Amino acid sequence: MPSEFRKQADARRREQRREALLDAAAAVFVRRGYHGALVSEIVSEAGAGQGTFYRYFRDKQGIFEALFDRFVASVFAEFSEMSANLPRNVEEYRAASVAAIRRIAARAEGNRDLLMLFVREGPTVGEAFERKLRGFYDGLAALARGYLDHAIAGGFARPCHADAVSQALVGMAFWMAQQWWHGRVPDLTIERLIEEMVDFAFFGFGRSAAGGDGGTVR
Amino acid sequence: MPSEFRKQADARRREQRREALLDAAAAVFVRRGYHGALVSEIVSEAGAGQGTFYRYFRDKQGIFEALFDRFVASVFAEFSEMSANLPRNVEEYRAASVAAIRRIAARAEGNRDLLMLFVREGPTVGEAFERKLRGFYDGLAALARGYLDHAIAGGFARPCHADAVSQALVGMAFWMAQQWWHGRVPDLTIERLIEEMVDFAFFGFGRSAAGGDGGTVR
Amino acid sequence: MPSEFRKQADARRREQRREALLDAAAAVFVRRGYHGALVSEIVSEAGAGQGTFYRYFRDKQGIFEALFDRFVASVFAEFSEMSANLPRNVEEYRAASVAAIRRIAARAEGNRDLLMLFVREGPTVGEAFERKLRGFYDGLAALARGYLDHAIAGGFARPCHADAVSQALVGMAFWMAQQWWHGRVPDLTIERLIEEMVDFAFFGFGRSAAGGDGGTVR
Amino acid sequence: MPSEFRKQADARRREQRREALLDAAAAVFVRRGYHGALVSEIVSEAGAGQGTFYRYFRDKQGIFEALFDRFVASVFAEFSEMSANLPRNVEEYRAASVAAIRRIAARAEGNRDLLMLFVREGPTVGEAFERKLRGFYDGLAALARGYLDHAIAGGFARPCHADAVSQALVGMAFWMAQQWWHGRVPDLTIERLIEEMVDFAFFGFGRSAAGGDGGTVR
DNA sequence: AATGAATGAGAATTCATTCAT
DNA sequence: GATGAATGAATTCTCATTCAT
Repeated sequence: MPSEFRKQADARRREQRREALLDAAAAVFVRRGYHGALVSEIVSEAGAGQGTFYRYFRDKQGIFEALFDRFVASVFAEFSEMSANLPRNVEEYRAASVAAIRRIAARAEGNRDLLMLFVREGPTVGEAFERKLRGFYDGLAALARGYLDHAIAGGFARPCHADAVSQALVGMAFWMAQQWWHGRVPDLTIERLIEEMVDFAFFGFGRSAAGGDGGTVR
Repeated sequence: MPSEFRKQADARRREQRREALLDAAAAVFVRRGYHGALVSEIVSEAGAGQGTFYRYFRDKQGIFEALFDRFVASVFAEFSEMSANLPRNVEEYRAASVAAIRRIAARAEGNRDLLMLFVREGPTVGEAFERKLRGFYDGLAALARGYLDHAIAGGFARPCHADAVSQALVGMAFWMAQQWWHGRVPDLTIERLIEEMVDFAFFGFGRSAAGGDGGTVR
Repeated sequence: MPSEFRKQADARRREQRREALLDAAAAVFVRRGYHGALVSEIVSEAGAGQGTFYRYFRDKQGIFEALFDRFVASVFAEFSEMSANLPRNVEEYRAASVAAIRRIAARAEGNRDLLMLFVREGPTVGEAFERKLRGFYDGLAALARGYLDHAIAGGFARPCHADAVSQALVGMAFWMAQQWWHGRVPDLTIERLIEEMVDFAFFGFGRSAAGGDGGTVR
Repeated sequence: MPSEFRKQADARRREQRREALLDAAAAVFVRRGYHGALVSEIVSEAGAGQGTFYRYFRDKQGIFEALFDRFVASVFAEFSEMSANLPRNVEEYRAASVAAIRRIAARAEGNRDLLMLFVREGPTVGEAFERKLRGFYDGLAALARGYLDHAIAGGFARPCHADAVSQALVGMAFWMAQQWWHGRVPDLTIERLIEEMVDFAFFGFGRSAAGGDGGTVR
């Protein structure tokens, strides 16, 4: 029977192995896409034997899901770090939003390949994964909705259908992130793009004929 | 030397074959996804031989692209049908938008599976296809931008960064279409969802402290 | 659409292919046993591609069963050829049995490897195959029982439990065939062995104390 | 230097381990067959580690052989227990045979799964094992032959080819045991089946036309 | 001595594409 | 031109055995 010490060392080694496999998988998935990725490539990248893979993950989809879980956990961990100084008026709200999104964008930068991987390939991996992915989006929408509800309650947001609008915001964010990362918005800096999008979200593109627009606070 | 008549009959038959293969491919791709679809299933659904497939399309990706081309052509044909009565003020603009999007949504209903297929699986099919897909999105964004530019020029839209905003609008539209089709917005009718989104796009969710909001023109 | 002629040629070719695969499988199974046989070896022996195998048989067990079916069909075909001159008394009966079994043994000689294969490996191939095998044995037992019933009815066989005795006869036959083929009965010719066994089956090894034994009619 | 006491304790522990592995192997082999059995399943059933297995047995075939050896030893131990009151005439001989076989059958009941395992799967395990198995059958045949020789010498058995007949008896016994255990002789009790078989072995199924048959001494 | 994590050779199977008819 | 049989490269996954602790 193995000693307590041995058990701990084993557990540590095991965790390291698992992490190494996940890291290798991340690299390979990003490089080849989910469908093009080979288990054999993952293990060789991780410096492990073929059989070892199957001691840690059921199959390719298994490691993809595990990778996603790790990713989601880190994302929400970052969000929870963000101070939630709730704004008192629309200007504060806008400023806080811009600041928050900039921070998110900066953090996301390091994970951008992974994020794009999940957004792009996730829906084709399988029904089970799709549900997981949808759960992630829902989580983000719920976060957005929390802010929106607060603003509506405070009177500095329009009493819109907060659920639908939150979802639209999340969609817009992912969409524009992709556009940006693909270099489809070449004449704006990321900071300006964020401002532009926040203004759009806050004030829309419309202007009452009168001209007293609510937009472009610059 | 075949007669002119014979030649035409052959060409017609060929065209029908091709269409049959495309229709079968559409059904199979929708059912199984791009990666799960089998050429053998497509040809058997089209009532053709395995080898025949390769007389009409280079390979699996080839028929997927051809399917997409046919789809895009039909989409833009529908758009071009739409009368382009340019609006004169923001209320007209909003009303025209709602009406247009409702029309689009109604038409899209019949193609929704195909549309979703391209949106979901397109990015994983290959680099070449991704470019095609991006071209499609760009085309739609350009359409949106045309309207937006007109409105800005006419003074009833905020002078925003029309390019980025157009892209955001397209993204929002596809996102919400997916959400809707997946039943993620259960407490709204499609008509109300469209109004809600148009209002969001026109006026944002913000409200100047003053209260003279620009929103909910209902 | 293919011509009638083409169809027939295809069917013929197909049949040849199938036979070639079965022959190759027989050789490989005999050489390596069921569990040691590789599909890859079968196809290479048949001069076919790996994928071709799976056009003709579901898997290794599939071709094993097909081989068995072909074998059983040929065995019963041989039996049906045998004239069924029913004997009139115990001497005729014994003589006819010896003659029949010699004929069977001679014929079996060419299939002996295959027969042994099925007897030895059959029970380990899978439940489905075991049922098939049992069916074969039952068929043989039924044949034996037919003769036995006739003899009992004619008064020149003991009114024994014909069912159990028939099974025992079949078992004895397979057992001794194996022994013989493994060279475990070295001091008898096959003809003598058959006589010995027939005598044993007819008269047992017992001898009433009186001495008027029923055995050794030689 | 370990004490004598310690050495003995170690040896005892080792022996227990080995027995536990053998017991586990028996269960797994019976459940899954030789080829379907996994070493991992055996060790987990024995509550041992994977590596431990190889400290006790060379490989999977090794434990199978060891299991067989243990089995054979116990079988012959049982036989040696049986009192060998040699019969004086054919009636005594028959009665003694029935009694002996009944006793054997009763004892075999507890080992029937294991016995069937060896009979069925043994021939597919490997040449080495097959020889072992044949040795077992030979041993039984030799036992049978001893009785038979005695009877022939005493004048109450026909002077048949004792070697071949003994083998046939063993084959018949195993065959009918399998038939019985598979429920293929549903209309007889085990006792009746044994009598039926013994009568068959003693007197055959034949009957001289005269009618003074030697059979059915009931 | 015991353990169980790691290994990798090996086998089955699939399916896009080719090609003889 | 149409066909569908043939192909084999490619990939996954298993499991007996080894080995570091």
